[in-house]
Amino acid sequence: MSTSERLIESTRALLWERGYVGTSPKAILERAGAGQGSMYHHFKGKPDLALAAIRRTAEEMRATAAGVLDGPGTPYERIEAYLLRERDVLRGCPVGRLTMDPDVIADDALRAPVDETLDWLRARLAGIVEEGREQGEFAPGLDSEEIAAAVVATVQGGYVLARASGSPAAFDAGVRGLLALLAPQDRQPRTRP
Amino acid sequence: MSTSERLIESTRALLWERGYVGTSPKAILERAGAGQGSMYHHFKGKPDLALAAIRRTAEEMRATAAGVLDGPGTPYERIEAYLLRERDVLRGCPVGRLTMDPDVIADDALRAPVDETLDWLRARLAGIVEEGREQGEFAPGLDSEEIAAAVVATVQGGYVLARASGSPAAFDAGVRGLLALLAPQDRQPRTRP
DNA sequence: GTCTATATCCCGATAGAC
DNA sequence: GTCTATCGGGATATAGAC
Repeated sequence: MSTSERLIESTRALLWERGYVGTSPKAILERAGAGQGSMYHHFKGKPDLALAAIRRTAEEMRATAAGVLDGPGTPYERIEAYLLRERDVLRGCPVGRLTMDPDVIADDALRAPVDETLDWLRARLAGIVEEGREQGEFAPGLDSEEIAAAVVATVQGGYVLARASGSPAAFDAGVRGLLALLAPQDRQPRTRP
Repeated sequence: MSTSERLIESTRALLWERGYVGTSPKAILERAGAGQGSMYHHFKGKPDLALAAIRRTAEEMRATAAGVLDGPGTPYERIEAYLLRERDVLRGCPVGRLTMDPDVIADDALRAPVDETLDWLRARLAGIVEEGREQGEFAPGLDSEEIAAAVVATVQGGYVLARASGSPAAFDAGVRGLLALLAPQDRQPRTRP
């Protein structure tokens, strides 16, 4: 793995763990096993390296979500699969957590990949809800965009509840609550595998 | 206003804006118009001052939520009022945002007020859902605890979506989606006042 | 490309005068 | 109670040798 790669991967891990404000170049270099010179040779500085790391994390999250959402099953089943998929709940969302970083929100370049990723996810879910509405799996009165926003918000907020309590249970509870509300009348939602 | 009060209020504002890791004693002192000595006279250090600030913010949030949840109306209407109440959406939740602060989560004393507040809110909402179930406003098959968790998660996650996009619209969309799912069959959810 | 040395400023805390 | 002075260390970046 190249030095530049190691720097990006170290930054991704630290951004997830400690956020942008809490991540120092020194910590990145130590984790990557590199010296100061390497970092400033490959990147313009902390924001530039962080941008590379955030872009990659965003891409990865998108690919993971797409893997589940493009899978088999009815619209409800695909949303259920997305909500119940394995997650390292207590670590939080590596993309969503960046919205609580003032220096990320203040910098349009850093915020853009975060915004685009969550927006893509919302739009993809809205499409699936719309499908389900047309097929009669969901009530025709529902607004697909609003339901999609509620789904993404429940996941992001679930991380907050889990981290506050120090246990993934609250995340699971929120997700099950949403699934129960969303479930077609003739169906009992599954519990987590 | 006493110096000690000004220190706590300055810390509250900065914790909300920049989080624990992003808030320095120096910034607190400047905003409070105090010198170093004052802070270390009244408080043992940064964590001690932060604890006082977090406790007060937690109390305040609890009081605000109670004001709405104890209000008039059917259970659905009270939950609706809570979800649609005026919020400074783009600033995020002053309590929930602390869960993304690694140094807060790592310190049980700092995490406790955060956990207790969100847990209190969840329990209070669960009681209201339970009421609604008994009165037939909500489906008897619903789990009150799970619905309550979904409600709190939608709010917390709504802040994430809003801050990512730089607009409160996504928060409102998520909340409306949840209300549509929760609404008794014979009822159209209101839009935000 | 990568290293070490250095620069400047800020962090969190302590000491001690007033 | 409040102030300024000072501390050791870290944050972020630059310089320049190899």
